[in-house]
Amino acid sequence: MTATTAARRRPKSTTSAPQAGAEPLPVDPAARKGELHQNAVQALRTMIVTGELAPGERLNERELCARLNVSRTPIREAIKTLAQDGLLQVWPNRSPVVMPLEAAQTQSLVEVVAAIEALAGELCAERITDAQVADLGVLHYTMMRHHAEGDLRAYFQANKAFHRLIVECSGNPVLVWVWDLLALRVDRARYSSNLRPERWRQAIAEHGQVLERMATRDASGAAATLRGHVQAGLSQVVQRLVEAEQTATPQAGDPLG
Amino acid sequence: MTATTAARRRPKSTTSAPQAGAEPLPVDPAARKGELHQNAVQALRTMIVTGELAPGERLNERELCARLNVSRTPIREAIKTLAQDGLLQVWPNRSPVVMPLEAAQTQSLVEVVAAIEALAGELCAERITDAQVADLGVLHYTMMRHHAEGDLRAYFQANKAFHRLIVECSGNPVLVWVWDLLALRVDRARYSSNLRPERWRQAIAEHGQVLERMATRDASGAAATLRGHVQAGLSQVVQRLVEAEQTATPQAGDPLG
DNA sequence: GCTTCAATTCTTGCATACAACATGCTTTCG
DNA sequence: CGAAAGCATGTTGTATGCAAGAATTGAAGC
Repeated sequence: MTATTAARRRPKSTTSAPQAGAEPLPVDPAARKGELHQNAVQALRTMIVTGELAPGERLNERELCARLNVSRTPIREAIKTLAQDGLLQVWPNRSPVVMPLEAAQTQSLVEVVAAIEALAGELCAERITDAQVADLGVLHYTMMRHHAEGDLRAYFQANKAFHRLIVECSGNPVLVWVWDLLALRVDRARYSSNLRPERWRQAIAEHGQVLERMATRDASGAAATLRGHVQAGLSQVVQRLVEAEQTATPQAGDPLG
Repeated sequence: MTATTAARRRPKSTTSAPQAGAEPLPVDPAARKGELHQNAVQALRTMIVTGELAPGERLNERELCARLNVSRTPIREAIKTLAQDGLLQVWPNRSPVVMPLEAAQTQSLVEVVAAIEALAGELCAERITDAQVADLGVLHYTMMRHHAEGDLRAYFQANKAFHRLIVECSGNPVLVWVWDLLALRVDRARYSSNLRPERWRQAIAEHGQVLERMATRDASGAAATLRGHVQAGLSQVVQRLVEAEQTATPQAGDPLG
């Protein structure tokens, strides 16, 4: 009835927030109406973040069409979106290439994310509500449970939710936007390496400290703790990438053939 | 495979870096071959940043086609790119809308940009070369000349180059990427308000301080100075937006009719 | 045998046609 | 006279066709 009209002008809450959640890889056939493009973005994002599409790999539009079962138009639009995300490199008249995943680039990423999360922590501590502190606590203990069960995948998911909640509680939409963009790259780097047991334990301890800083509204403490947490956690990822590069590329001067 | 294959792929240095430089508005007819899409992005970016396309305005694809003299395909791809830049809002089956320019949003932007430039300043001071310090000096005095001549437009351009050089000298490509994205919004906000003479003078003085911190490799000093500089400069822009909003929207409860 | 050039094949860039959806207006019923 | 439903119009979403550019293969020349 009347509700129809009101309900009609309701965007489907698509677009806007880039997120690399887990999803069945091919485009959902049920959602194959309107916004085929957006589905392609989601599917390709996931494929790139998880490494199903390897760094440096060249993508063929027609292949992707067959894979996602759509025509070239939405695929091409999705490619443009992902290029803007920094997940694809595109040049005129050339196949798009999955952005290489290099240690140096990831080290740069760490510096930026550390600064961003420090800012988020500072603002969050100033503005967070009691209810939000509680939500943060729930996520913290959820992570502890996943740790106890050794469920790394679930831990990562809760970990991301924990950090994103802090960013959200900063009350700064631009910060959320930037963080979401950076999170794509962070997730990608994470997927490429495992988490060592020792670091895992330490990360949880640091989360506990962050939670306490938030509960006591210690802005500068929250900022510093988060900065260190991010640096420590992602440094291990970078270290793994460095090792991988040294193994794969013995030398630039390449001796034997 | 062989090294030949790797060396062959040399892009034309297009794409990648978003920049909202000054450009004749319609698509350059001379460049109307290959990458019509990219030209459309540039043209639309400029139109949005300069305010030729007003905040909140709904865009009609066919109109844009006529305006830029291209078909819908490149226009649509450009729209997806600009949506990812945060310059357009897009919903399924609806016309894209130029992102509103709100004071609150811009205040959030200031917080983020201040943190980003502080980080850039810190890293820059640690890594900058003498030659780059000299380049920075050239830009500083160029700005002083533009100030003396009262050429605001040229000043803005040099100002942007000054800040971007600092970001580049940070040696952090991710930071450059994020800064370029944020710069689009900053430019847009700047275009909406003028620069007061007093603030203009002060900005130049602050640039001089930044230059000195870089020359002496004072990392923490550079970070602090840049943070303050950004906050002071953009706060005026925000203030203008607040005034504009209060003028345009007397009250939410709107009394008399 | 290696390099270089040319022709073929493939891929991307753009334009257009068609379908689905939203919007606005008219009409009809209460 | 007002509201709601249905129709007409316009806009966006997707698929496809064609042209221009790139990659590959093969042959010719050194």
